[in-house]
Amino acid sequence: MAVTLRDIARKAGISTSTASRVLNGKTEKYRISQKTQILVQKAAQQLAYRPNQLARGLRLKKTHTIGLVLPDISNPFFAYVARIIQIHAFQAGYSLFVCNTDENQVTEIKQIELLLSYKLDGLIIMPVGVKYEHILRLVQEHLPFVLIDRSFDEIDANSVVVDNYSGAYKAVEHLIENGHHRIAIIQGLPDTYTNTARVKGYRDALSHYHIPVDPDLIVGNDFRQENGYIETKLLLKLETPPTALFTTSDLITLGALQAIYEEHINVPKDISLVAFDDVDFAPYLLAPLSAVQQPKELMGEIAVKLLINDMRSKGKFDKKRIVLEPKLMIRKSVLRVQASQPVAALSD
Amino acid sequence: MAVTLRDIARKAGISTSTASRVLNGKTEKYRISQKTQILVQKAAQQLAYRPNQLARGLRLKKTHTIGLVLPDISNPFFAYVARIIQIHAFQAGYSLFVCNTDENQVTEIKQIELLLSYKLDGLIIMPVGVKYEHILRLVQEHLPFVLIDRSFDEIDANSVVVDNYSGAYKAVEHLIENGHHRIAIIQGLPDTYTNTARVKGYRDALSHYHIPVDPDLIVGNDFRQENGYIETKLLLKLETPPTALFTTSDLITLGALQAIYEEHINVPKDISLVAFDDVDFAPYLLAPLSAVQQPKELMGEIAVKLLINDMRSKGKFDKKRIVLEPKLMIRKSVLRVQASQPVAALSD
DNA sequence: GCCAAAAGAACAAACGTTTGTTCAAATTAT
DNA sequence: ATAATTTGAACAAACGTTTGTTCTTTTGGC
Repeated sequence: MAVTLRDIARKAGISTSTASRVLNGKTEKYRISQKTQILVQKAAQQLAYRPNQLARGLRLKKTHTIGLVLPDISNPFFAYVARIIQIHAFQAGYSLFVCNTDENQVTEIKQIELLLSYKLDGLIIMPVGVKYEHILRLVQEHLPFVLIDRSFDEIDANSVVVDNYSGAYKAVEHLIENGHHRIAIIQGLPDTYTNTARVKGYRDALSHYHIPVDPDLIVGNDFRQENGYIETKLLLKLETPPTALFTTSDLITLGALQAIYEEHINVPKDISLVAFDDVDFAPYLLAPLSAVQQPKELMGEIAVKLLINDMRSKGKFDKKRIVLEPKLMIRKSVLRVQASQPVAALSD
Repeated sequence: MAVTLRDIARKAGISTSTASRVLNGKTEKYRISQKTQILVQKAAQQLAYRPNQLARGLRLKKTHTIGLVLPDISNPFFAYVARIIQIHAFQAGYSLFVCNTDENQVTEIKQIELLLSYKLDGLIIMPVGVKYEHILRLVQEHLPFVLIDRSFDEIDANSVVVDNYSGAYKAVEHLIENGHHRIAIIQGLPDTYTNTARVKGYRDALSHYHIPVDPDLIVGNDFRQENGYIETKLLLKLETPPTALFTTSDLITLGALQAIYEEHINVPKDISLVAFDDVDFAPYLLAPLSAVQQPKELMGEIAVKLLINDMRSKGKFDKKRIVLEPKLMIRKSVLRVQASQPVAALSD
């Protein structure tokens, strides 16, 4: 059915090897005559030849394809990064295989397994959890890969992440500086790289300003919208509800907004809000949202660069761990509390 | 380097063919003894054997992989549909190859070409434009595919789309019923399936209520945020600006919001707004946004079902064209105009 | 104890490429 | 005119599977 090199060879009256060499620009090395060259080119064009990448990959052990493993493509943050990665990969001559893990460790392992069996040249991974045996396997197999958004301090791998600790710290500090003491955090999936650092940033900011950490105000268990919704509902029902809320992902923020909206609560009058992940629509919300902005473009671009370096150098380069600084965008979702003078930080 | 069937065969002391048959559950047909079976299984396990899908695909002419071609993965609408498709494809045992076309006809052709050379089993496509020769080629090559979100009336193919005409009509009618006459539309990429129908819905709604169509109020040229931003800026600068705005994509809406926000214009007091594509955050905007909601889950699910049917039946099934009805979500972004009684529709 | 039949596993070809090597023809040198 | 050299293209093997066919061994019947 499909047109093969054989068909071209037959049509041009030459052998498949010659056809292959012409089509791959190996004409000088193998001294192919002008005449044969145009003969082959014509035949290929007329038959609309399209090389079979399976056969090619099998023979060459190179597929010019990289895989992207991410937790949730419908999450705007991941989707955006995915697009950046796709663009840069494409520019570099690689196509991209995108896989969703649904924030599920088991699915992640399955998906990586799958990608491996397609013999991709490299992988960009946003790993789900706290386990990394399957990632270690990649190291053993010398498969180039880079971790993005989330990493593991324990393993020596290319990675590009944001300083989640610092971002969270800044966000909470901003709330404190505006006079807030009862600050709740809705965390994402516990034991993920990003979540751990964000929660730690939250705790440390409080501690630094000598505000006791109230365990009732640390809630939530995944990065999804439902989590934001439910936990906000519950927080608002507390006997003394928090005066400020720190949400740790864009979807959590969306869920929180939904709950706040339903309860007819006003931001920032009734509750102040700062989010991790600056979403496109943040400025246009009922209360334009103050948020920690991650350098998404940079992350994607660097990830591709690191991966390509790794693939080209066959692992000879040292692994690099890139940490990018997030930026707090201050808008109008934080109220300066009346008895305001900010709690002074004792000593430094 | 990688473990192959050969390695297993050697380790188990049998031939590769036998190993293959055991691993593929062909034991009864080829009468493999229990003893050999467990021998092979053990060897496979110990060596962490992972079949090479390239070789497999080459031999079997089946890759159990489908491709998704979409205009812009960072567009929330497409990203969401992509996720639904991924989930359903995965459930059905297919992995997914996602490609971005950047709303560019040439890139689209390239990407499809690429996917074809990887010998995928089927394709789900959101085509960019008005040309469809490259799609026709798929028909000729008997490659199962389904068009989603956008289709071509001229070709007989599986497709699942939304009734864009009706959605746009409803949206504009809603504005008219609230007393608006000067209604602007920011269109997407001209000559795309979706855009054409949406603009027609707009025009027909106006005509039906005997409101003249003002060409100055039909603006825009692609589905991106910048387009929404620029055109809104310009519309607001008109000597008599429109009292209402109909945006035809989620990103256009975002751009429009950005412009409106910058100009310190109030929605709906100064301008009413209705959008095509109901975004997650619509309810929580400064003015909770009235929007045309598309059944994204259904679209994705149906697309996968159609594709799987097509792949299973090898094109014996008739092609189906599924049209889904969108729903107008009415929130608070439309002002009832003071001298209000709605313009009556003459006759029916 | 011999032959036929059944059981179990190996052989070999094929999928579509690429590429080192060999082979034949044309060209040049002697 | 013959040998040496260059030019141009074909041959064949390999990548890792799957599968129809063949081959060997075991079993059972008489």
